[in-house]
Amino acid sequence: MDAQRIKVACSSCNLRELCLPMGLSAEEMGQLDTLISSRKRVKRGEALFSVGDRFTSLYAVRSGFFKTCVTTADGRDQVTGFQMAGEIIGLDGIVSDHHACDAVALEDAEVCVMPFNQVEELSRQFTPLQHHVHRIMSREIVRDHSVMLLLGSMRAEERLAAFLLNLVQRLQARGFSPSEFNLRMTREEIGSYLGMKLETVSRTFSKFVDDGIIDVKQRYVHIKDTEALRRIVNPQTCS
Amino acid sequence: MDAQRIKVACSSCNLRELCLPMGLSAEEMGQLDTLISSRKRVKRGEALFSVGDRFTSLYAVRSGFFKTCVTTADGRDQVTGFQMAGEIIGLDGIVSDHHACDAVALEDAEVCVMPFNQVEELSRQFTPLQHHVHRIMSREIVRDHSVMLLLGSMRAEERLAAFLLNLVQRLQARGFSPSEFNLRMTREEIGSYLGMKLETVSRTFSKFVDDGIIDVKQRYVHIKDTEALRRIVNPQTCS
DNA sequence: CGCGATGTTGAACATCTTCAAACGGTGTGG
DNA sequence: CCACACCGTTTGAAGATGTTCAACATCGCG
Repeated sequence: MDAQRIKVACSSCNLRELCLPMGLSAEEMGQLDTLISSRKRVKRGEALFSVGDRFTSLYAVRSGFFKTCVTTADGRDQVTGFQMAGEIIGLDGIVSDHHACDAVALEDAEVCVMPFNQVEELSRQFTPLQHHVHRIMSREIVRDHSVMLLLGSMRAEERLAAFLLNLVQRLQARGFSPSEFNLRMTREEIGSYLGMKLETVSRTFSKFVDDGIIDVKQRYVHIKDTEALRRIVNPQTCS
Repeated sequence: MDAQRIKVACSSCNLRELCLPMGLSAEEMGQLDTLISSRKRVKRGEALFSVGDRFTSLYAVRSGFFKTCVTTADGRDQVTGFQMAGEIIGLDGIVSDHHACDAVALEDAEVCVMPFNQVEELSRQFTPLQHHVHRIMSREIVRDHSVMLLLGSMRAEERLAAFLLNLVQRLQARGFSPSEFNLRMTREEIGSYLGMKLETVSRTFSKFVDDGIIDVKQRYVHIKDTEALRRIVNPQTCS
């Protein structure tokens, strides 16, 4: 609602190595600078978009943290992902011109607005961008498949271990510590994402603490033994 | 391996209303005829591609039935989807130039091979195709999210009911009966897709039979009460 | 400081899985 | 053509896992 007409350029963004322009050369990146017309701030708890909203743009997270979730007719909902800086939100809306999920900020956030018709237009003129857009969508598909694997064939401890490893790996790619961080989501949201109840999430955290694998204090998590988490996710493979 | 140099044209394909050219005009469709260079036959049980194979092409199912699945390091696997005539396989390979899942034919099948660099080239020249490719990828993402919802927050009966309704809806779109069909996959494959053990799948089928909702004889399924299935998926909403 | 939201823990319970046995259809070889 | 073996399926009973309900603790915010 409060889209801002700020001079914004991918080529000078400190997220450029993680975000849409990832892998593009400096000159190629310059081509993208026309794409981001505005930024938008989203307060904690507010929706960037909701189910049924008309789809117009993709969004790149500049700062803050989002969840996306879908809802059943009878009110149960499922968190389908958590998005942090440099990640793209909104791909669900392309197929029907309307969003198929809610995107909610878990903390005050800012996104770059990329009008999708401009993305498509620029993609036609600019081959590297075209391929990039395809890769981003494909990456989301591959990610979704690995979540299905998690939901379909892992038990609670494996799910939480996989979740923590994934989170820490993404945080590390953004220059944060590979061993400690603060969760931005509640136990309930973690549970929704992992297909378990909040109590089970809490119990599993406690078990990891008892086993000396992590320290937890509310949202703060310190991973003391990353290898142990890896062994939990891959029972056989890791020695 | 046995790609065939057959004269093939989307514009004269009887699947054109379901497949890639869906929604394009007759002239627009003509543009696509250069895209399909060959077809490929895949025998029951054979892989169209496997994890790690170099990605070159997307595939449109012309006949037959496929499953796609991912595998954990320790050998557990998860069926991520079942694909029937008109559906597109291979989008997982774009992101890394290598396939991230296996695609296996559940019955003798034939696919149209669409070299992806040609898809991209044609997409740049031909706006409706570009948008279409985006829509197909977005549709897969939305589908994956609904599977996550199923895996994350439904119980066994709801999962199987949702599965049957989805299957019958897609079969109906292809001109088959909305009430009876033959499953192409085993109980184990259904279970893998739905995140339950084959015994649970079997028991749940038996329960539906006891409740008079369906008839089952091995792979044959007759849906006697579609509304009852809908009520199972949406406990509250349906009266 | 107090309230509401979030997180933890225990005990009873529901659901699904595991293990085991038996059945049924299909295909092969004698 | 039949016997047999094999794969897939069904069903039962015991057990594991996660859920539900409830009580309590803790944190953050006004």
